[in-house]
Amino acid sequence: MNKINRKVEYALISLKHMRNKAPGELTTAKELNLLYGCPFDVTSRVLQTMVQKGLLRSEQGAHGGYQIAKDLQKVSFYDLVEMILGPIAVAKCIHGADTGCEIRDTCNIVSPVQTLNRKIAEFYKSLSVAELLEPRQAIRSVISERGATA
Amino acid sequence: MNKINRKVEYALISLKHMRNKAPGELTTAKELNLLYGCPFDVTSRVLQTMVQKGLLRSEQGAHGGYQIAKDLQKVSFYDLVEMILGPIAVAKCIHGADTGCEIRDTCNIVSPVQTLNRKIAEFYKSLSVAELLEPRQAIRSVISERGATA
DNA sequence: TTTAAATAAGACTTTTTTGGTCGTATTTAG
DNA sequence: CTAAATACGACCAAAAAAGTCTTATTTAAA
Repeated sequence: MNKINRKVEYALISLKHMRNKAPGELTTAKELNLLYGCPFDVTSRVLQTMVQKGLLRSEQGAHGGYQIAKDLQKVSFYDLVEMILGPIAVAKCIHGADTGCEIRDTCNIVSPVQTLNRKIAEFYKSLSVAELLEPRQAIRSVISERGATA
Repeated sequence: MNKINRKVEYALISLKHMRNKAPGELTTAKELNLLYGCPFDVTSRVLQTMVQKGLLRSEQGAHGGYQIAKDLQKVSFYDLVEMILGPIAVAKCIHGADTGCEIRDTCNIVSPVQTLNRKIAEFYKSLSVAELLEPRQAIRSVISERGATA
């Protein structure tokens, strides 16, 4: 019913890893598996999905692998989740989709979940993938609260 | 693994319903079941949880029922989800909790999911339950975009 | 004082989703 | 030709979610 799961986590870990590589340098699924324990098969399929959606570029064959193909500052978390898990609806409305309700997108007479989904979608759109991969934002703010130098 | 599910939906629907009643007027689980199709048992248990957490007040016996006991503007969506589903972690870190990692709260070297959880928690805290129950915010903004009078 | 209607709560079952595996094909460097 | 990699479909197992069943308790009212 909901969204954000292991696949998304593997995607984020993979992207973070690739981000720290020199431009053009490739990353293999095996590498991600060994370094972070991401299951090979699952991770592979996530990477392949990202290739299909144009977020990654792949090279096949021996010495093949994946690399980032887009500017991650311009890719929202919403985009990422959607490409991996499909259309985002954090919670399904019990009067929703499958019952053929037509005013579903704007209806929130019955279920406030419509409103919730909209708000969450907005939030996800406002969050760039690059932002999520930044290390230690929280720590930095804690340190600055203590008055230490960055 | 994640959060926000039917239980939360039933909670929101129930709260919305009770909100439209005169002060002191009670709502029964049966009523919610008949009006909105929320399964009686599940809804009952959600309501009981909200009673335990002080968000609702209940009266037992014949003519009993539930009513809202707190100002919903002061209850965040985070509070609501937490009381119904427990501590919020939209996605578990594969190097997280159960493996006994101690710097987990601040660590995001390996998994950006830590960062993500923190950001989502902040967002949920900034969202009041009252806000979610407001009807038709989106519509209103669409109308104002069209230049119509509110 | 009995009955009916309601909350309260535990145990259980079913269904759905998620996570992971297996097998095979294809591509490509060496 | 072989080894190492992506690509992809089908399948299985485990976990989570959703719902049901049962019983106890409370209380208004007949």
